[in-house]
Amino acid sequence: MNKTGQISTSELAKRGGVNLETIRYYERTGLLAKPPRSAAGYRQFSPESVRRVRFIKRAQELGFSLKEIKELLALRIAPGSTRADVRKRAEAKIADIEGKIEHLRAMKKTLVRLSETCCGSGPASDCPILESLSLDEKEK
Amino acid sequence: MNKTGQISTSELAKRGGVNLETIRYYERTGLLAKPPRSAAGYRQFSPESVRRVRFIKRAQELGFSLKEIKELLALRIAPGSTRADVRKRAEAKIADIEGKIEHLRAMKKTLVRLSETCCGSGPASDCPILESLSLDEKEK
DNA sequence: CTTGACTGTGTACCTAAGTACAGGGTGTAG
DNA sequence: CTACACCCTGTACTTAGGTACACAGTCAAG
Repeated sequence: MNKTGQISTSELAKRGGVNLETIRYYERTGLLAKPPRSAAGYRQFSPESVRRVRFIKRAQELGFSLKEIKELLALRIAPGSTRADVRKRAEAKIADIEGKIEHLRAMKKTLVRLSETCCGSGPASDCPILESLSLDEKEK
Repeated sequence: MNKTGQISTSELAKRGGVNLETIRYYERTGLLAKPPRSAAGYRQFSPESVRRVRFIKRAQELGFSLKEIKELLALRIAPGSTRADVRKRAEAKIADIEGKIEHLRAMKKTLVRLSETCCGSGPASDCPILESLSLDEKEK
Protein backbone atom coordinates (compact mmCIF):
# COMPACT_ATOMS: atom_id res chain seq x y z
CA MET A 1 0.00 0.00 0.00
CA ASN A 2 1.29 3.49 -0.79
CA LYS A 3 0.60 6.93 0.76
CA THR A 4 -2.42 7.59 -1.47
CA GLY A 5 -4.11 4.45 -0.19
CA GLN A 6 -3.83 2.56 -3.46
CA ILE A 7 -3.13 -1.15 -3.14
CA SER A 8 -1.08 -3.61 -5.14
CA THR A 9 -2.29 -6.70 -6.94
CA SER A 10 -1.03 -9.07 -4.27
CA GLU A 11 -2.51 -6.88 -1.54
CA LEU A 12 -5.89 -6.99 -3.26
CA ALA A 13 -5.62 -10.75 -3.67
CA LYS A 14 -4.79 -11.21 -0.02
CA ARG A 15 -7.55 -8.94 1.26
CA GLY A 16 -10.05 -10.32 -1.20
CA GLY A 17 -9.21 -13.86 -0.19
CA VAL A 18 -8.25 -15.03 -3.66
CA ASN A 19 -5.17 -16.07 -5.57
CA LEU A 20 -2.94 -13.40 -7.09
CA GLU A 21 -3.52 -14.77 -10.57
CA THR A 22 -7.24 -14.63 -10.04
CA ILE A 23 -7.08 -10.84 -9.78
CA ARG A 24 -5.35 -10.60 -13.15
CA TYR A 25 -7.82 -13.11 -14.55
CA TYR A 26 -10.72 -10.96 -13.34
CA GLU A 27 -9.18 -7.92 -14.95
CA ARG A 28 -8.68 -9.75 -18.23
CA THR A 29 -12.27 -10.94 -18.31
CA GLY A 30 -13.64 -7.52 -17.39
CA LEU A 31 -14.93 -8.32 -13.91
CA LEU A 32 -12.49 -5.84 -12.51
CA ALA A 33 -11.87 -2.56 -14.35
CA LYS A 34 -8.34 -1.99 -15.60
CA PRO A 35 -6.74 0.00 -12.78
CA PRO A 36 -4.32 2.91 -13.28
CA ARG A 37 -0.66 1.97 -13.34
CA SER A 38 2.39 3.36 -11.58
CA ALA A 39 5.32 4.69 -13.59
CA ALA A 40 6.81 1.21 -13.53
CA GLY A 41 3.59 -0.35 -14.77
CA TYR A 42 2.41 -1.69 -11.43
CA ARG A 43 -1.34 -1.90 -10.97
CA GLN A 44 -2.81 0.51 -8.42
CA PHE A 45 -6.15 -0.69 -7.16
CA SER A 46 -8.47 1.39 -5.05
CA PRO A 47 -9.37 -0.04 -1.63
CA GLU A 48 -12.96 -0.41 -2.83
CA SER A 49 -11.79 -3.12 -5.19
CA VAL A 50 -11.55 -5.37 -2.14
CA ARG A 51 -15.31 -5.18 -1.67
CA ARG A 52 -15.82 -5.90 -5.32
CA VAL A 53 -13.64 -9.01 -5.22
CA ARG A 54 -15.46 -10.27 -2.13
CA PHE A 55 -18.79 -9.61 -3.74
CA ILE A 56 -17.73 -11.68 -6.73
CA LYS A 57 -16.62 -14.59 -4.56
CA ARG A 58 -19.76 -14.53 -2.49
CA ALA A 59 -22.06 -14.33 -5.49
CA GLN A 60 -20.21 -17.30 -6.88
CA GLU A 61 -20.86 -19.33 -3.75
CA LEU A 62 -24.51 -18.54 -4.26
CA GLY A 63 -24.53 -20.14 -7.67
CA PHE A 64 -24.02 -17.18 -9.97
CA SER A 65 -21.60 -17.61 -12.85
CA LEU A 66 -18.98 -14.97 -13.55
CA LYS A 67 -21.07 -13.93 -16.53
CA GLU A 68 -24.13 -13.38 -14.35
CA ILE A 69 -22.03 -11.55 -11.78
CA LYS A 70 -20.79 -9.26 -14.50
CA GLU A 71 -24.41 -8.47 -15.34
CA LEU A 72 -25.17 -7.78 -11.69
CA LEU A 73 -22.24 -5.43 -11.43
CA ALA A 74 -23.08 -3.84 -14.76
CA LEU A 75 -26.32 -2.55 -13.28
CA ARG A 76 -24.19 0.04 -11.52
CA ILE A 77 -22.55 1.54 -14.54
CA ALA A 78 -24.73 0.81 -17.53
CA PRO A 79 -23.77 3.84 -19.59
CA GLY A 80 -26.45 4.12 -22.25
CA SER A 81 -29.32 2.70 -20.24
CA THR A 82 -32.20 4.48 -18.65
CA ARG A 83 -33.16 4.09 -15.04
CA ALA A 84 -36.29 2.26 -16.04
CA ASP A 85 -34.11 -0.22 -17.87
CA VAL A 86 -31.81 -0.71 -14.90
CA ARG A 87 -34.87 -1.18 -12.78
CA LYS A 88 -36.26 -3.83 -15.07
CA ARG A 89 -33.03 -5.77 -15.04
CA ALA A 90 -32.65 -5.41 -11.30
CA GLU A 91 -36.13 -6.80 -10.83
CA ALA A 92 -35.28 -9.83 -12.93
CA LYS A 93 -32.27 -10.48 -10.72
CA ILE A 94 -34.40 -10.04 -7.62
CA ALA A 95 -36.84 -12.66 -8.85
CA ASP A 96 -33.90 -14.94 -9.54
CA ILE A 97 -32.59 -14.45 -6.01
CA GLU A 98 -36.02 -15.04 -4.50
CA GLY A 99 -36.21 -18.34 -6.32
CA LYS A 100 -32.89 -19.38 -4.88
CA ILE A 101 -33.96 -18.41 -1.38
CA GLU A 102 -37.13 -20.47 -1.74
CA HIS A 103 -35.23 -23.53 -2.86
CA LEU A 104 -32.74 -23.16 -0.04
CA ARG A 105 -35.56 -22.88 2.45
CA ALA A 106 -37.09 -26.08 1.12
CA MET A 107 -33.76 -27.86 1.40
CA LYS A 108 -33.27 -26.55 4.88
CA LYS A 109 -36.72 -27.68 5.97
CA THR A 110 -36.00 -31.20 4.80
CA LEU A 111 -32.69 -31.27 6.60
CA VAL A 112 -34.19 -29.86 9.80
CA ARG A 113 -36.82 -32.55 9.76
CA LEU A 114 -34.10 -35.10 9.12
CA SER A 115 -32.02 -33.86 11.99
CA GLU A 116 -34.88 -33.43 14.48
CA THR A 117 -37.00 -36.46 13.88
CA CYS A 118 -34.19 -38.86 13.26
CA CYS A 119 -32.15 -38.27 16.35
CA GLY A 120 -31.10 -40.79 18.92
CA SER A 121 -28.66 -43.62 18.39
CA GLY A 122 -28.44 -46.76 16.32
CA PRO A 123 -27.78 -47.23 12.63
CA ALA A 124 -29.17 -44.51 10.36
CA SER A 125 -29.79 -46.63 7.32
CA ASP A 126 -33.33 -47.65 8.21
CA CYS A 127 -34.59 -44.18 9.01
CA PRO A 128 -37.64 -43.39 6.91
CA ILE A 129 -37.20 -39.61 7.11
CA LEU A 130 -33.96 -39.91 5.21
CA GLU A 131 -35.93 -40.98 2.19
CA SER A 132 -37.50 -37.56 1.83
CA LEU A 133 -34.27 -35.74 1.21
CA SER A 134 -34.37 -35.84 -2.55
CA LEU A 135 -37.99 -34.81 -2.62
CA ASP A 136 -39.08 -31.84 -4.67
CA GLU A 137 -41.11 -29.54 -2.48
CA LYS A 138 -42.70 -28.24 -5.62
CA GLU A 139 -42.52 -29.96 -8.97
CA LYS A 140 -41.50 -27.20 -11.34
CA MET B 1 -41.02 -46.94 -19.85
CA ASN B 2 -41.99 -50.60 -19.35
CA LYS B 3 -44.87 -52.29 -17.50
CA THR B 4 -43.04 -52.37 -14.17
CA GLY B 5 -42.67 -48.60 -14.22
CA GLN B 6 -38.92 -48.64 -14.74
CA ILE B 7 -37.59 -45.93 -17.01
CA SER B 8 -34.80 -45.80 -19.57
CA THR B 9 -31.74 -43.58 -19.50
CA SER B 10 -33.11 -41.17 -22.08
CA GLU B 11 -36.45 -41.05 -20.29
CA LEU B 12 -34.69 -40.13 -17.06
CA ALA B 13 -32.65 -37.49 -18.84
CA LYS B 14 -35.72 -35.96 -20.42
CA ARG B 15 -37.76 -35.93 -17.22
CA GLY B 16 -34.83 -34.73 -15.16
CA GLY B 17 -34.15 -31.93 -17.61
CA VAL B 18 -30.57 -32.94 -18.34
CA ASN B 19 -28.56 -34.35 -21.21
CA LEU B 20 -28.52 -38.10 -21.79
CA GLU B 21 -24.77 -38.24 -21.28
CA THR B 22 -25.13 -36.42 -17.99
CA ILE B 23 -27.07 -39.35 -16.56
CA ARG B 24 -24.28 -41.74 -17.42
CA TYR B 25 -21.78 -39.24 -16.06
CA TYR B 26 -23.69 -39.07 -12.77
CA GLU B 27 -23.73 -42.84 -12.56
CA ARG B 28 -19.99 -43.01 -13.23
CA THR B 29 -19.22 -40.49 -10.53
CA GLY B 30 -21.50 -42.13 -8.00
CA LEU B 31 -24.19 -39.45 -7.79
CA LEU B 32 -26.68 -41.93 -9.15
CA ALA B 33 -26.56 -45.55 -7.98
CA LYS B 34 -25.88 -48.15 -10.66
CA PRO B 35 -29.36 -49.24 -11.71
CA PRO B 36 -30.35 -52.83 -12.51
CA ARG B 37 -30.09 -53.81 -16.14
CA SER B 38 -32.44 -55.52 -18.56
CA ALA B 39 -31.42 -58.79 -20.24
CA ALA B 40 -29.95 -56.73 -23.07
CA GLY B 41 -27.97 -54.56 -20.68
CA TYR B 42 -30.27 -51.53 -20.76
CA ARG B 43 -30.38 -49.44 -17.60
CA GLN B 44 -33.67 -49.59 -15.70
CA PHE B 45 -34.07 -46.58 -13.45
CA SER B 46 -36.76 -46.25 -10.86
CA PRO B 47 -39.12 -43.28 -11.27
CA GLU B 48 -37.70 -41.84 -8.04
CA SER B 49 -34.43 -41.26 -9.84
CA VAL B 50 -36.14 -38.33 -11.53
CA ARG B 51 -36.46 -36.54 -8.21
CA ARG B 52 -32.87 -37.28 -7.47
CA VAL B 53 -31.65 -35.84 -10.74
CA ARG B 54 -33.73 -32.71 -10.21
CA PHE B 55 -32.45 -32.36 -6.70
CA ILE B 56 -28.91 -32.50 -8.00
CA LYS B 57 -29.55 -29.81 -10.61
CA ARG B 58 -31.27 -27.54 -8.16
CA ALA B 59 -28.59 -27.91 -5.51
CA GLN B 60 -26.08 -27.03 -8.19
CA GLU B 61 -27.91 -23.82 -9.02
CA LEU B 62 -27.66 -22.96 -5.36
CA GLY B 63 -23.90 -23.15 -5.43
CA PHE B 64 -23.25 -26.68 -4.19
CA SER B 65 -20.60 -28.67 -6.00
CA LEU B 66 -21.29 -32.23 -7.08
CA LYS B 67 -19.02 -33.34 -4.27
CA GLU B 68 -21.09 -31.45 -1.71
CA ILE B 69 -24.29 -32.75 -3.24
CA LYS B 70 -22.97 -36.26 -2.89
CA GLU B 71 -22.46 -35.58 0.81
CA LEU B 72 -25.97 -34.21 1.13
CA LEU B 73 -27.40 -37.28 -0.52
CA ALA B 74 -25.14 -39.55 1.50
CA LEU B 75 -26.93 -38.44 4.66
CA ARG B 76 -29.76 -40.68 3.53
CA ILE B 77 -27.88 -43.89 3.26
CA ALA B 78 -24.79 -43.63 5.43
CA PRO B 79 -24.44 -47.32 6.23
CA GLY B 80 -22.09 -47.45 9.22
CA SER B 81 -23.05 -44.15 10.78
CA THR B 82 -25.16 -43.53 13.84
CA ARG B 83 -28.14 -41.23 13.87
CA ALA B 84 -26.25 -38.79 16.05
CA ASP B 85 -23.59 -38.65 13.39
CA VAL B 86 -26.10 -38.06 10.60
CA ARG B 87 -27.63 -35.37 12.73
CA LYS B 88 -24.32 -33.64 13.24
CA ARG B 89 -23.59 -33.62 9.54
CA ALA B 90 -27.10 -32.46 8.72
CA GLU B 91 -26.71 -29.57 11.11
CA ALA B 92 -23.49 -28.50 9.44
CA LYS B 93 -25.30 -28.44 6.09
CA ILE B 94 -28.16 -26.48 7.62
CA ALA B 95 -25.76 -23.84 8.87
CA ASP B 96 -24.24 -23.71 5.42
CA ILE B 97 -27.65 -23.19 3.85
CA GLU B 98 -28.57 -20.51 6.38
CA GLY B 99 -25.42 -18.62 5.45
CA LYS B 100 -26.37 -18.75 1.80
CA ILE B 101 -29.88 -17.50 2.56
CA GLU B 102 -28.47 -14.59 4.56
CA HIS B 103 -26.15 -13.56 1.75
CA LEU B 104 -28.93 -13.79 -0.79
CA ARG B 105 -31.14 -11.65 1.40
CA ALA B 106 -28.43 -9.01 1.62
CA MET B 107 -28.00 -9.05 -2.15
CA LYS B 108 -31.71 -8.82 -2.64
CA LYS B 109 -32.01 -5.90 -0.25
CA THR B 110 -29.40 -3.97 -2.16
CA LEU B 111 -31.10 -4.67 -5.45
CA VAL B 112 -34.50 -3.73 -4.10
CA ARG B 113 -33.12 -0.42 -2.90
CA LEU B 114 -31.49 0.02 -6.29
CA SER B 115 -34.70 -0.67 -8.12
CA GLU B 116 -36.97 1.38 -5.84
CA THR B 117 -34.92 4.45 -5.17
CA CYS B 118 -33.42 4.75 -8.56
CA CYS B 119 -36.54 4.67 -10.65
CA GLY B 120 -37.72 7.22 -13.13
CA SER B 121 -36.07 8.04 -16.42
CA GLY B 122 -32.82 9.54 -17.57
CA PRO B 123 -29.33 8.03 -17.72
CA ALA B 124 -28.49 5.60 -14.92
CA SER B 125 -24.80 6.28 -14.75
CA ASP B 126 -24.99 9.08 -12.20
CA CYS B 127 -27.24 7.27 -9.75
CA PRO B 128 -25.61 7.20 -6.31
CA ILE B 129 -27.51 4.15 -5.11
CA LEU B 130 -25.86 2.05 -7.77
CA GLU B 131 -22.57 2.51 -5.94
CA SER B 132 -23.77 0.41 -3.03
CA LEU B 133 -24.18 -2.75 -4.97
CA SER B 134 -20.78 -4.23 -4.23
CA LEU B 135 -21.07 -3.34 -0.57
CA ASP B 136 -20.56 -6.02 2.03
CA GLU B 137 -23.49 -5.95 4.43
CA LYS B 138 -21.18 -7.53 6.95
CA GLU B 139 -17.44 -7.69 6.57
CA LYS B 140 -16.61 -11.29 7.30
C1' DC C 1 -36.24 -59.46 -42.25
C1' DT C 2 -34.82 -55.01 -42.79
C1' DT C 3 -34.91 -50.26 -41.26
C1' DG C 4 -34.88 -46.66 -37.90
C1' DA C 5 -34.97 -45.32 -33.22
C1' DC C 6 -32.85 -46.73 -29.05
C1' DT C 7 -29.08 -48.46 -25.98
C1' DG C 8 -24.43 -49.62 -24.60
C1' DT C 9 -19.11 -48.77 -23.97
C1' DG C 10 -15.03 -46.24 -24.61
C1' DT C 11 -12.54 -42.34 -25.64
C1' DA C 12 -12.02 -37.69 -26.99
C1' DC C 13 -13.36 -33.09 -26.72
C1' DC C 14 -15.31 -28.72 -24.63
C1' DT C 15 -16.18 -24.54 -21.46
C1' DA C 16 -15.65 -22.08 -17.16
C1' DA C 17 -12.73 -20.62 -13.86
C1' DG C 18 -8.80 -20.50 -12.42
C1' DT C 19 -3.37 -21.63 -11.49
C1' DA C 20 1.37 -22.07 -12.59
C1' DC C 21 5.40 -20.94 -14.54
C1' DA C 22 9.20 -18.74 -17.47
C1' DG C 23 11.58 -14.88 -18.45
C1' DG C 24 12.30 -10.30 -17.36
C1' DG C 25 11.93 -5.54 -14.99
C1' DT C 26 11.59 -2.75 -10.21
C1' DG C 27 12.77 -1.06 -5.71
C1' DT C 28 14.65 -0.92 -1.31
C1' DA C 29 17.54 -2.62 2.76
C1' DG C 30 21.97 -3.64 4.02
C1' DC D 1 25.74 -2.19 -5.72
C1' DT D 2 23.73 -6.49 -4.96
C1' DA D 3 20.12 -9.43 -2.84
C1' DC D 4 15.67 -10.39 -2.37
C1' DA D 5 10.93 -9.56 -2.53
C1' DC D 6 7.85 -7.74 -5.62
C1' DC D 7 5.65 -6.80 -10.18
C1' DC D 8 4.89 -7.43 -15.29
C1' DT D 9 3.38 -10.25 -19.71
C1' DG D 10 2.52 -14.30 -22.12
C1' DT D 11 1.59 -18.91 -22.48
C1' DA D 12 0.54 -23.35 -20.80
C1' DC D 13 -1.62 -26.41 -17.58
C1' DT D 14 -5.43 -27.94 -14.42
C1' DT D 15 -10.06 -29.28 -12.47
C1' DA D 16 -14.97 -29.68 -12.55
C1' DG D 17 -18.69 -30.75 -15.01
C1' DG D 18 -20.22 -32.10 -18.67
C1' DT D 19 -20.83 -33.32 -24.25
C1' DA D 20 -19.93 -35.59 -28.47
C1' DC D 21 -18.80 -39.10 -31.22
C1' DA D 22 -17.55 -43.79 -33.18
C1' DC D 23 -18.74 -48.25 -33.27
C1' DA D 24 -21.77 -51.93 -32.01
C1' DG D 25 -25.93 -54.46 -30.18
C1' DT D 26 -31.43 -54.40 -29.60
C1' DC D 27 -36.06 -54.25 -30.80
C1' DA D 28 -40.68 -52.92 -32.72
C1' DA D 29 -43.09 -51.60 -37.02
C1' DG D 30 -43.92 -52.28 -41.67
